[in-house]
Amino acid sequence: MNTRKVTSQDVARRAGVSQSAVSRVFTPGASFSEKTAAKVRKAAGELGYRPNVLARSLITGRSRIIGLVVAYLENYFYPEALEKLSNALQAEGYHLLVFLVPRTAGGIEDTLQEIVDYQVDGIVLASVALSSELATRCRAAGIPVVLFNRSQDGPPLPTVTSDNFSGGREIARFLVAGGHRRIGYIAGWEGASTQRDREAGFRHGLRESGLEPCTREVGDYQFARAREAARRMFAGADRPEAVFVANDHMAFATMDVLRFELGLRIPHDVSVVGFDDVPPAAWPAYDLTTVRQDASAMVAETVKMLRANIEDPDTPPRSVCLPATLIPRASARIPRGWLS
Amino acid sequence: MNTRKVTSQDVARRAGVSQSAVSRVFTPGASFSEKTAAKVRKAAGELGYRPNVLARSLITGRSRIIGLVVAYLENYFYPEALEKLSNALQAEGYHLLVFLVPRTAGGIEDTLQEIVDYQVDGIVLASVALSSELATRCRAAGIPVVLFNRSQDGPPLPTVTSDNFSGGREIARFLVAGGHRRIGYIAGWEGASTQRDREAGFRHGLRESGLEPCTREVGDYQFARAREAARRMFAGADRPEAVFVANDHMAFATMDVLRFELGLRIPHDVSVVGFDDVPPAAWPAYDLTTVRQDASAMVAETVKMLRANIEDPDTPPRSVCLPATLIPRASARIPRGWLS
DNA sequence: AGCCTGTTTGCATTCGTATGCAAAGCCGCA
DNA sequence: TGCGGCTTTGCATACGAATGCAAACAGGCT
Repeated sequence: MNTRKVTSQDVARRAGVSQSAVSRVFTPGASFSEKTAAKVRKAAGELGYRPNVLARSLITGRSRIIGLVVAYLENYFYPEALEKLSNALQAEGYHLLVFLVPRTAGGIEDTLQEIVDYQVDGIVLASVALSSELATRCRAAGIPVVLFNRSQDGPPLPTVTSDNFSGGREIARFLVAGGHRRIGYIAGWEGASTQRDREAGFRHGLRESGLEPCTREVGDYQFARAREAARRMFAGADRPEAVFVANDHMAFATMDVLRFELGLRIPHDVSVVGFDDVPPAAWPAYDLTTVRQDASAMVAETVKMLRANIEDPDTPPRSVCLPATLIPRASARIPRGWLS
Repeated sequence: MNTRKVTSQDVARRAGVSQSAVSRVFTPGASFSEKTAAKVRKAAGELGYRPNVLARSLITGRSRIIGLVVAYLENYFYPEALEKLSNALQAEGYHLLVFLVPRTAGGIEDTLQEIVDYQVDGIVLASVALSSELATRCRAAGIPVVLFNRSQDGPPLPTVTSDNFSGGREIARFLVAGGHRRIGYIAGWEGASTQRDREAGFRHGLRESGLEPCTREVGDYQFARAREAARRMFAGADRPEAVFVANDHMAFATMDVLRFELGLRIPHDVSVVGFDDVPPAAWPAYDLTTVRQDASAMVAETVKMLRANIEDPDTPPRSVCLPATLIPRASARIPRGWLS
């Protein structure tokens, strides 16, 4: 178009000062007199000048961009987290460059490389695993990485999760206290730490009462597969009296199968419990008993870690595990005295 | 960290060629011999060199970043669209910088300015209105803007919508053919073109049979407000026999109120129709009759427009309006012979 | 007025890469 | 061998802003 880009040079010329002066006026913490500032601001306003973020990044080495890698938005926990993360970062002057990757192992490699190419100031990996080799490479490149809702063995990385183990255990106790004995489990994707921890906590909780899951199917955190898993689990006559489904998204699928395909009443015939407390869990159609992951707190911690690691790359990696609280609703029998 | 950034200079030195040569090897369409390419690639591999996208952008004037402005992700149509858009753009080597703005008028101003500061190659405004003054300014800055799921008066802008008018009309015809006469409407946010067009089409369809909405409430496209709207609408004894809710998200809230607060049966007592066909609409708990917006097609068109406008800024703005098809499900009485 | 201190300012350089230009290299053909 | 034409290469510069350095300036004090 005709309107060429307006640079700090143009402003400088018009204001009768040097380019440095212009730069300084737009650089927080720089030294300049109010007099030149006025001239510069006036000229900038008239020309519609705004500093070129890219050029600035090139020299400062900070892009004020955070890369977000997320596997899928199908599970509504992630849109929610994305929204909150974006807002929190915007408040600090950062912005999110979003990368969606298939959860297959190979994809991450290339994607992460692309992110690094953008000179991002930090990376948030949501629900995505990272080979330790890659983690090391990021560390070497000086780019802070925070794992969100996913922990991982190997080299210590900054990690934010909620307490999936305790959450799972609480669910077990809740169901047992409700009088259930034959309790099934529908697992998420086996590669996920959330799946592993939730199941471990759940089994631990059952074991406290000398129980274990009477049946187990895998839903891979996918709606369609969860539906199939539920069908398999409840096909036989000796179906469980209760089921813990590893996340809400799959729990909805399960409830639909139970009610609309098998004609079972919830919680009269079967108690169902999920995990996450995404918004639809509170909708009356499901009214799902679940464990709340405090997305806001998780995001806040994530941002805090990012900031710490950006300011000082040698900040030792912390692992934050936020409390996860059980929210009793109508999809599972509520033990007598539980609410007191 | 110790590992300093590795530049094209470093590679050049190691490969025994000039910096230009290195640059050329990494620039598609540049001229170089296979011999130097080999040397460069080898050196680059050994050093782990990758071109700095920001520096490249500074000189080429293209950042390969697309700014996405979206008001909220609460309505699951948007996460879906975001996911598809990101994937489609990634396939073309672009990436999404996400900006969430409150739908209030003021926010956009600043946000858009921030986006422009990032030297994005294009902007997608999803469900967000744009003052014509701003539109002009973007045009002047040479940044293509595409409106996604939102049309607008004033200066012509590239726009992708689905046929909200026809969709609304089809819903009216469907409900009338189903024998309903007392039909209500729960509106979305009045500032939205989708709201306006859906209602206009709906009214048009009713008028064909000499009808008009017997009652109207506003839900502002928000879950909580839709719930209140539904309560108001169905409080009296002369409640409507059917209701068109301006999007699925609000329709879920409405169905919950009807079933769980008022004890009404759907569709026996009330037919409910939504708009969008987000995934939960197909879940048996709702099984919502709705009009499908083809998100994939909308995204494909959006990308096509962006590309065209990036390549040639003088491409005249097109307005694409994709067909929206009614999906009859169980939440509304299906007229005899409708499915044939 | 003279001196010292502290603040502003401009100059010049830097970030990492792309690219116009001209010199150099290559190839085939006479 | 010499020449025309095409490809490859390096040099130098540009992109737009930030910043170290030293010069210029302002202000306070004696």
